[in-house]
Amino acid sequence: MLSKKTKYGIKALTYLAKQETHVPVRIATISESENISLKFLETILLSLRKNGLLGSKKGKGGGYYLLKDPKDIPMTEVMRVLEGPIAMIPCVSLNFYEKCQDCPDENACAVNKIMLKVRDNTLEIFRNTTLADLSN
Amino acid sequence: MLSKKTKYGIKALTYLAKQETHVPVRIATISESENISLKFLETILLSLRKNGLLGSKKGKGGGYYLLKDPKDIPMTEVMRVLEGPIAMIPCVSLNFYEKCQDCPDENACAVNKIMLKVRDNTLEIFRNTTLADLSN
DNA sequence: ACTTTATCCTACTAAACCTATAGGGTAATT
DNA sequence: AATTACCCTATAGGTTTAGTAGGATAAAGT
Repeated sequence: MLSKKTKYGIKALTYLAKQETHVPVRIATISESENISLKFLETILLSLRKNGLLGSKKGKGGGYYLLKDPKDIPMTEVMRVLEGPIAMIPCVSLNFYEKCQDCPDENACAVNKIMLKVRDNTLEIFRNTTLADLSN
Repeated sequence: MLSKKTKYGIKALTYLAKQETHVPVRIATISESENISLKFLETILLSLRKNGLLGSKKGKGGGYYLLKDPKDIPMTEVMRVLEGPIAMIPCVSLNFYEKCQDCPDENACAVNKIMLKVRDNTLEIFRNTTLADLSN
């Protein structure tokens, strides 16, 4: 299941993708438009900035803005920053790999086998979808 | 992320799929073979039985067994019993649908749009994969 | 009948994670 | 100097997860 954090993060990013590039948008504006708790959204946008997806500007006329063109931001990047692994199980994750404790041989594991298939498919979708696609 | 319950459940079902049909296998046997805590596995198999996937037999020579031919058990069924929804977000789930609080119009929601795509793809894989496929 | 085997069932707990919220600090603009 | 708006850490409350405990029940063998 997607966390609320990820869901709200995607909505906020999509909102920003619809704006003029590099024009800061206030947290409060996004919060009101997308019905997201202001304080919660604040922490989400902060983490998106720290992870290189957003830039920010303080003071009057300030806010958050996308650092790149929406069509150059694939959902893989968004998902990994907000949600973490895309795979359903760590033993099949590219960026967050972990070995299973109970599994002597991954290649012989039924769970590994099917979840690898699912990951490949999901990855393909996220790779080929950008923020620009979502904002249309 | 898959819960351990689901992971262990799939492993147990796959184990049973490799056995002679309708020959009961003891929990302890599966537990040892798959490195799963016996007591935890007990509750998992119990829920699989209550949800119509397994049959059981008590006493000596007892254990759990599959009720259907492995090739007639698609992963959609397994996943829904063990993990619940296949979709990553309730507003896109077939069997566990829930409306989003914050979303005035689902069709205009970016999150909905992409997660629907992911669900369709994942569903397709789970529909076309049976326990028999996993046990080979 | 009695013993052994093995599932059945409920309840409980410790830890982890999620969803925020609080409360002030910092920087830019007017 | 005042206002605006992001910056940052900590924390609280709720939910979920991953197991554990402890006995009840039923079937089979002797």
